[in-house]
Amino acid sequence: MPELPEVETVRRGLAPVLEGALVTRVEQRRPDLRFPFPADFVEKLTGRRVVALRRRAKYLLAELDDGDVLLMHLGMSGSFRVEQRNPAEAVVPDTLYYQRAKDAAHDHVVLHLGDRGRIVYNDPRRFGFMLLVQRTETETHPLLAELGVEPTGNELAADALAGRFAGRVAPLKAVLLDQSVIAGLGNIYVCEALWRAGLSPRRAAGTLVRRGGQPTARLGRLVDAVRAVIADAIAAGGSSLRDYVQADGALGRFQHRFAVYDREGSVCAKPGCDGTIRRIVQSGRSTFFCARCQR
DNA sequence: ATAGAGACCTGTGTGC
DNA sequence: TGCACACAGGTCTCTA
Repeated sequence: MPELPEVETVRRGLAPVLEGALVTRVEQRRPDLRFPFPADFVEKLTGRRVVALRRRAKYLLAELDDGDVLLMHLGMSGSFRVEQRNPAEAVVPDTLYYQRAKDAAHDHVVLHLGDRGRIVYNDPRRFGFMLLVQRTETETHPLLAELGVEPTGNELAADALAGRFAGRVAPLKAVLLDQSVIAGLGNIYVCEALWRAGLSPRRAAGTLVRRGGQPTARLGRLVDAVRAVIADAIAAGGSSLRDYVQADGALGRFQHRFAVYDREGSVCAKPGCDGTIRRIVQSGRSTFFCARCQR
């Protein structure tokens, strides 16, 4: 489901409810998601206060007051929803929380937060997961240690990327999906960034680096495009396709601004280009691009 | 080391 | 209507 802009939108939606909240009760409704839950998951979480909610790549990290971190990933179909108590009543009956039985079928974890209500993790495909790690491990944990630079802020730069692109014959599409190069891009935003940069998803990544190891102008354009598309998508609250919604139930808006993703057959939106958006498959995943203006 | 295929799961849309 | 099949915001593991 979610790429970096969606995860960041989720973080912003959950932070006001979660930060400072006491976890009064935990419902873990099945033994596993993508991974088994730790045996002491409920026990270690119950009674803890959440100090901060951070994001790294597509991971959410809830820092707890005892030095543990609740590490969460939404996989393809994970989402959170916030269910706050009705301020007009002391307690909202449970029946009002679940107006659609279909939703509740994939509610796997419920964190009760006392007077703040509760947050519910729903994930039909169960590719997401929750783990507890020590805060001191967050840099070295196998899932986090190899992550590349964030495409937000100033960290992402052509000079730094050149070393990771040099010599690679893999197509740009594959290298941009590699989380150890840039952390947080997924299928949508890779397609959109390559369109904005005017680069073919099939071009070998190494062709964006000079023999001396210096970045080419094309790599500079790609870096600008990645940063811009991620910033635009975060500003729009992410993209809502099938099941992604923000924590308060609102839809993201960036899907209305896709230039290529899921737009096979439509005319390229680039001024002066009359190409047609095509769909191809690269390493098992759909790529959308304009073969006329993306070279 | 690196590139690609398969695996994990459920839901939805399409064509017959 | 039922059924088979393709496909979906991810990423780990295995194979060449």
